Amino acid sequence: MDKHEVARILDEIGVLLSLKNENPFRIRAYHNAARAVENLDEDLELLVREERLEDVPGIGAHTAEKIATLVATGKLPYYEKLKKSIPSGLLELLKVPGLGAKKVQILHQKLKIKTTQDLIDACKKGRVAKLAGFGEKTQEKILNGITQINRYGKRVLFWDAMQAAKFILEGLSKLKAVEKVELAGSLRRKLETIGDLDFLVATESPKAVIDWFVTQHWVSSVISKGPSKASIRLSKSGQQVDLRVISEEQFPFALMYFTGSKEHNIHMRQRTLAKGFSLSEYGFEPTGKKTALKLPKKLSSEEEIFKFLGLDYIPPELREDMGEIDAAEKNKLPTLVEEKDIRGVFHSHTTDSDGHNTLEEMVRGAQELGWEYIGIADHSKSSYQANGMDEKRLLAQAERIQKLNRSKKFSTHIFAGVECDILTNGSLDFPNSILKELDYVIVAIHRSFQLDEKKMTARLIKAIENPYTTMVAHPTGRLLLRREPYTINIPKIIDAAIANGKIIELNAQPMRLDMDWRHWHKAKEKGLKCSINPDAHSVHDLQYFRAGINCARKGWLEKRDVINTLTLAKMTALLKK
DNA sequence: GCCGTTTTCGGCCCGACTGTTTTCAGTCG
Repeated sequence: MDKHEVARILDEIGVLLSLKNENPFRIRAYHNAARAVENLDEDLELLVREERLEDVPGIGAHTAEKIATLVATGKLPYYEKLKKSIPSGLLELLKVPGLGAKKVQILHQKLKIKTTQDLIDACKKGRVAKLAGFGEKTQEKILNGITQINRYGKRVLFWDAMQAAKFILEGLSKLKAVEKVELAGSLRRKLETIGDLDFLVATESPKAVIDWFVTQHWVSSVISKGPSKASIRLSKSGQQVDLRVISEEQFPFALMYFTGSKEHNIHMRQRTLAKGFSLSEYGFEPTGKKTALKLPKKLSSEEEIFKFLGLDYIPPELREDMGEIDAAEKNKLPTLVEEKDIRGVFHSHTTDSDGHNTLEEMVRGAQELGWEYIGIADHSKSSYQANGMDEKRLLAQAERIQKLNRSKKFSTHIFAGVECDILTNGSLDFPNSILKELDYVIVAIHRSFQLDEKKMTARLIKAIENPYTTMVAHPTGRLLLRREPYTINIPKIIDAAIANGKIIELNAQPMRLDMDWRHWHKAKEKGLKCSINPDAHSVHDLQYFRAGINCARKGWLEKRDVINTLTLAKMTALLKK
């Protein structure tokens, strides 16, 4: 059983316990443990075998034992028993907006409701409104909520969310009453997918700003509206947008709070309590306990808030409670890679396979971005669905590239490469006699996704071990919100890449962003190098490198970890090696 | 259930908004 499944079960245990009115902290412990497992960057089986699970923060003796049982046997009697004691439909009911554990329990106990259909029927008969603690409005909200579950609550790609966000941001900044406005939440943290859009405004006239916000033409419904915050739904996408308004003085505290992540905030607040203060979106409050710290009159930026707590400034991308607070205390935060550090990219397609622009158009696009080089990598012959090239076409393209380089028509140098299919048995689509003619080779899996983890891992490792392989493309093949990653042991792939001196790409296509940022921190510490590749199928797609930078930053990557920050001369030397 | 430069027991982040109440519980982030 892989870690994702283990994490899912731990989470479900937490939810099931909440339906049994369990101690909320015990429930949280299960969710925390689930998160700890999900974020492991070591092999779960290895941790179990070496009995090191309890070393992981958030996993204690009890949970460690349960995880070990799950990994060893694929089953957990405690979980099975718990599951049997609660009708499965109740878990579905929790997804209805406005329904939490308490209300679901009441519905189950008083009205014997077990399924969503039961609930719809009860609402229509007016039985829900008559329950203590419920009412007409709640009943109506539930009915509406059920019909909207499928439409709402869906995440969207960061890249797409940003389009809507820019529009709203622009509107807010134009308001007279608005002194400051910032993106917050997962948008500011640059998470690869976004649930709600969050905005924070500093103003002395909160009412004016909120009134404006809830009456715009792009608002389909107002979810809530109070003196300091409001939530609406966008008419086009059904996405939720939250706006929080605050005084300018409290702005940095609110920005910190509203940026999250939730886990990062909890950790920060615990840390603050240990120092004798409580922390909220409004500021610090002395708890009355003994403290060595003296609160300054004014803290006017996030930097100063971190500093007061003895921490270096933590960039929003890192605020995921994945070690950043400890690192900030020890002055060990990375200097994150930036867009301006990029000097070129690899993995770009042309009309020779499935790209929309010609070789020359792509090179011109790279030149306009100021890049010193671009690596072309069209598909290989087995990817016939993508018009993959055979040996003859590939070598002809490489020759055209060399000719173009010699002509000095462009200031951007072109590296000739290929996105070479990894066949089911792990061998490559071209013999080495062909591959050696190229500047670089990026190997990719495009078929036989259904192999089991062992076979898939061995397959990719075999490709990594080919002496002509330069880098690995999108190692899990995932398409965010559309296709699950194929099962593969990422820690083993990372070790194989390092052992063979190979690079793993961070595929910057907004739907891929693969290898996932959660693996990069540990991988770079082991010595793995990254290439941020746009997987561009048009000139426009070259822009995707920016999405790659976002995720590289979330993965703690610095300039030195990313090979395509190298100058042309250094890159040429690296590829020769 | 987890955890400890306060603690091995007794804490566990903090506040806004809604709908139901008539001071608050539940939900949400």
